[in-house]
Amino acid sequence: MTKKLLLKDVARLAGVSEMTASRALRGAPDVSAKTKAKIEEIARSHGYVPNRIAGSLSSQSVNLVAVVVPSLNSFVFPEVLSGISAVLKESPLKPVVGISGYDLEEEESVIREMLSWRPSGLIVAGLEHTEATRRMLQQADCPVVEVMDVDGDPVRHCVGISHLQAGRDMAAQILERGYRRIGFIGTKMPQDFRARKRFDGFTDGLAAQGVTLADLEHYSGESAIQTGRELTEQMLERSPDLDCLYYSSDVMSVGGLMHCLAAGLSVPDDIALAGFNNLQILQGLPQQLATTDACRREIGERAAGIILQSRQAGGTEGLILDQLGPAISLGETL
Amino acid sequence: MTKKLLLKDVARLAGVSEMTASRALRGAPDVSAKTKAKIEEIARSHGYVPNRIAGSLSSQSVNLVAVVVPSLNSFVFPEVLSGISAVLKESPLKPVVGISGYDLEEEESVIREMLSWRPSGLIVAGLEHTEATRRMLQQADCPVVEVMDVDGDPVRHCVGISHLQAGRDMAAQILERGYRRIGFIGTKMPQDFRARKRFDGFTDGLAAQGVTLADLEHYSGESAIQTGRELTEQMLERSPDLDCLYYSSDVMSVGGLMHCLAAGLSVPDDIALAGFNNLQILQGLPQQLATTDACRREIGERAAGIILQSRQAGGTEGLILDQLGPAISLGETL
DNA sequence: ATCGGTATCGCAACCGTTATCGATACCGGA
DNA sequence: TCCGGTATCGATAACGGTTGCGATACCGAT
Repeated sequence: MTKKLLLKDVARLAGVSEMTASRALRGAPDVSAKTKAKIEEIARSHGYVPNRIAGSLSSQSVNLVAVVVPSLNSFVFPEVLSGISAVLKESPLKPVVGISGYDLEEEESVIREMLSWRPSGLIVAGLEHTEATRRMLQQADCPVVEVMDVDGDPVRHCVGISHLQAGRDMAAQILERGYRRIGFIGTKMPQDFRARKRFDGFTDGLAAQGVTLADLEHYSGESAIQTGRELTEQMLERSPDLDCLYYSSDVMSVGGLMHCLAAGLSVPDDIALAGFNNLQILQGLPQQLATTDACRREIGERAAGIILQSRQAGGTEGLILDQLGPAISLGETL
Repeated sequence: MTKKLLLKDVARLAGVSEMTASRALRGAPDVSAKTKAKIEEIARSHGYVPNRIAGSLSSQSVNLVAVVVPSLNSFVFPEVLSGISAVLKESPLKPVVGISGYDLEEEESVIREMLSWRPSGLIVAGLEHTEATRRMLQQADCPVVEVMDVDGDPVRHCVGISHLQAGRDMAAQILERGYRRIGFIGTKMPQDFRARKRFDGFTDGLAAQGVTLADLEHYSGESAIQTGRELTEQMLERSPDLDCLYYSSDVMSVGGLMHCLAAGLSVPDDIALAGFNNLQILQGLPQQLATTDACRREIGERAAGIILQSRQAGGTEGLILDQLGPAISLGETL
């Protein structure tokens, strides 16, 4: 591990000033093709890695977009990220991910950490934050986009779907198909606000037609097929007359389907199932499960697009509220 | 969005020098409790967010650990990340993720980008890199850990399992159970070296007992249940006499199981199935699929541990090669 | 009252790069 | 030959903090 190689060393080796070396390596103008080639050659052969900390401090610009999501295990946010990455790929910006763990305090600290790097943009999942977080988002001197959800009061830009509406729509579909003895299985992670909104929308939609939830089960921790299977078994045991189950996540509804398979229950004749997210794992299962597409990738793409455009536009644009229309797919289980 | 708030502003408002404010906000010594409280109060109420770019440049230290993985969609790396995060949580370090997309050129550029931020450590998946990448890893003045795989020539530290051995072991298990007409379904992503090593180890293990692969199928793109199901169907159609299938990933073997279910095939009587990774999605399925645990979380934990300890130790430690023993679980499908 | 020691604070230099602006070299046209 | 204009390059001052060390205030002990 040789001594740290600095720009000044590259410059000296090339017989030019630091400025010329800097310009050459950044592809800035005002450098002749010949000297540029020479500098690049020297930098490459010596393995020079520019110090972006110094560079960013000097240029007052950081080509990073902070992305804060609750988790990467849940199958859902990686796809939002894909959308973001795909759009940013055509720009000098790069996404940097922070994990809040479904915890608003942790989110605050992650966002503070992110903003302390002065990114070119911030994308954060959800509309619910601590007061301090909201202040930070308001004062941040970079575009801020809250994603996934539109049911609330965005600080700046917002791209997402209405989870309340998604819940209501699913309730309507379920009722329309004649189901009346309906159970709900969902996360009780106190801070998964979107799951809660779907629940509220769902019960609301049922109530609109005079139906109340026949049974209800909450679980904590991350969603898992196994959990879905176990809770489904338990619920059907104590409420054998249920004719439909709505889950807060596809991962759970898959578990439900697995239980029905094992128990010899016919879906949807004995029991109908519906989840949420339209995850890829639904493809290839014995039956196509009913679900609502959460537009994850598109949300990521649009959020990144907003960052890019408000960068060009100087940032004095009006607020953008981009509500996508989630599509229910009934599959074969409703 | 008020004017950018700088440390000097906080200092002025508190009636102290920049230095005292800096110390107070960092929790450094030599500040009285009273002035510290005052400074913190002012910083908080005004929403001051320190500029870590400036801070890092000045202090010559960045509390970030770069983590470079091929993908976040594949269910496998998020768990490595969890392990890393859990261990780093007890330190000032924070993980930053970069995605290489199973592409060595992209990996080189991502690592260059990462190193340009002068992180306190670098964790990268895999032992195969471009020459330029290897040079960068050698010259990096921070601990470097290559993870997931030990079959190769690590640049510095290394934590992982032997995928060659994992393949051989599974071959031995399969043969021991009497299967002889064996098919393999795996990714052909040219740069998924670990999947390739498992394949090599597997065929090697078969060959050791005079058995050759009866059929073989490669797919491109990310693994998916649906893909596993389709390829299984195709393969069983053209090679109906197969008695066992080995997949390069659990995601694929789940698809295989789904096909068998649909086709009315009994597992493992008609056909045995085995995958790799021991993913969580295996829990709760109709049958417990055979697999090999890839020790993902533990790999992450140990890698982070190496970063932490070689930070304390001054970095002049010897190289660490940490080979974990992956455990085969036979489940009910072998 | 004087002194030594400690707790608390501030000044100046510096971290490695880039923006700004000025300097120089070189070119074709008059 | 001289000139204006362009291409190329370099010296200097930031960027916003932190390190290192020196300065001051305050304390009890002598």
